[in-house]
Amino acid sequence: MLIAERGFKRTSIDDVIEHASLSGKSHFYHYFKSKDQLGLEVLSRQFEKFAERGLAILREPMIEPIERLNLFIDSLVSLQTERGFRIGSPFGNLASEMADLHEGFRERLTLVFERWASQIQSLLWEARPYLTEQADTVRLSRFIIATLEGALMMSKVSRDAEMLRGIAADLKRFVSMHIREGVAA
Amino acid sequence: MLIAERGFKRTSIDDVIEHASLSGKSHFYHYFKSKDQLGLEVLSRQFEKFAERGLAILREPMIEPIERLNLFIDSLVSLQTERGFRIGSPFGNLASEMADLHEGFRERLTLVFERWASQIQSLLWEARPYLTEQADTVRLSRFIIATLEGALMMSKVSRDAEMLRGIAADLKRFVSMHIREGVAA
DNA sequence: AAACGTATGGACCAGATAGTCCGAATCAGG
DNA sequence: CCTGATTCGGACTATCTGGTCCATACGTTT
Repeated sequence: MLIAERGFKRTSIDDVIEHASLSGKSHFYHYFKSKDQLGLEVLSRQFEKFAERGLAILREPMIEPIERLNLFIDSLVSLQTERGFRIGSPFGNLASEMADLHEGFRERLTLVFERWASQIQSLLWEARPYLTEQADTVRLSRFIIATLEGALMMSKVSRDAEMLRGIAADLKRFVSMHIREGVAA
Repeated sequence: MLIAERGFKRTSIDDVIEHASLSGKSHFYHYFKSKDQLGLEVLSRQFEKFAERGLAILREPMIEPIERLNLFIDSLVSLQTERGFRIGSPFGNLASEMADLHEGFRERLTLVFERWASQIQSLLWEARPYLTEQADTVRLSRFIIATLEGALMMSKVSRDAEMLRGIAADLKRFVSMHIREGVAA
């Protein structure tokens, strides 16, 4: 979507109308109550698309859970690399922009991150037999997301593929720190 | 500064004039060539302030380097907590907002992150005797910054102090992973 | 085919915003 | 006290924004 790339504020309703080949303002306001409503909708849409495609790999039943997590991290890295580092995270951009714009946005964003985290949590829960007892799935999932978000943001700024790959690799190492001795990843 | 809190786009020149008690538009345009120029200036100012106060602890000569790093992480956590999670990172907000607005902004932001990273690198370099051989100071410094940025962004969205503390604690654990056996942090 | 309700096009409005411009005030030196 | 230059104040312009409104096209039912 346009908004994901260019930001919410910087995308005018006229832009949206042109891009979506709507016939006019009233056509737009037929679908959306206001621009804010559009923002919420886009956010939800964005997450659903992400949950469908991006997060799908986390649920892949034929692959070992930890391996799945690594693949997921890799997939984010290659997505960002392919797209020339223009996107950052699907939500990170919108998050820092919209969070203080509107209480409703903030709540929705919280929800989005929570749902993402819970996907990782259930993966980690599944991987429990391989993990050490100290491993806290909730904390670990949040850590993973935060690092990924930060890495994507920074790679968007610096456009440095090496940096992104390095952080991703270190993140995997951090996760593997929680794997029991004698268990292959 | 105003812009750091409210964002660049959402702060009008009139806002700046009022807030800085300037006499009028021409007064503003006497100091700055354009609004973009102001943005660059603010960014530099912001980093200098951060380097002076926030990063100062990293250079504190009387404290063990790794201990300093932990204190620095703690200081970011408490700053964000004190301010009610409204700020996020000093740069993260501006970064994702301004990076694709203007090539000049992007370059300046890259510089800012690099300078921050190099401060952490020299700290890690100093701590070399305590670290394992595999520890790569450049990569580690980037990882630390990315995780902090992501954590600050997410805590700004969720306003969850617990989450921020958890990520910070895990980050310290990750750093301590690179400390040689038998060396107290 | 008439009548009616709904979708549509796009002109229009009010408010905001970056940036310009010119007249007035201030202050220097003679 | 006058003159000239520099700074200051804020009115003004052009443009863009989200949002409204109404007349018309269309389709459906009778």
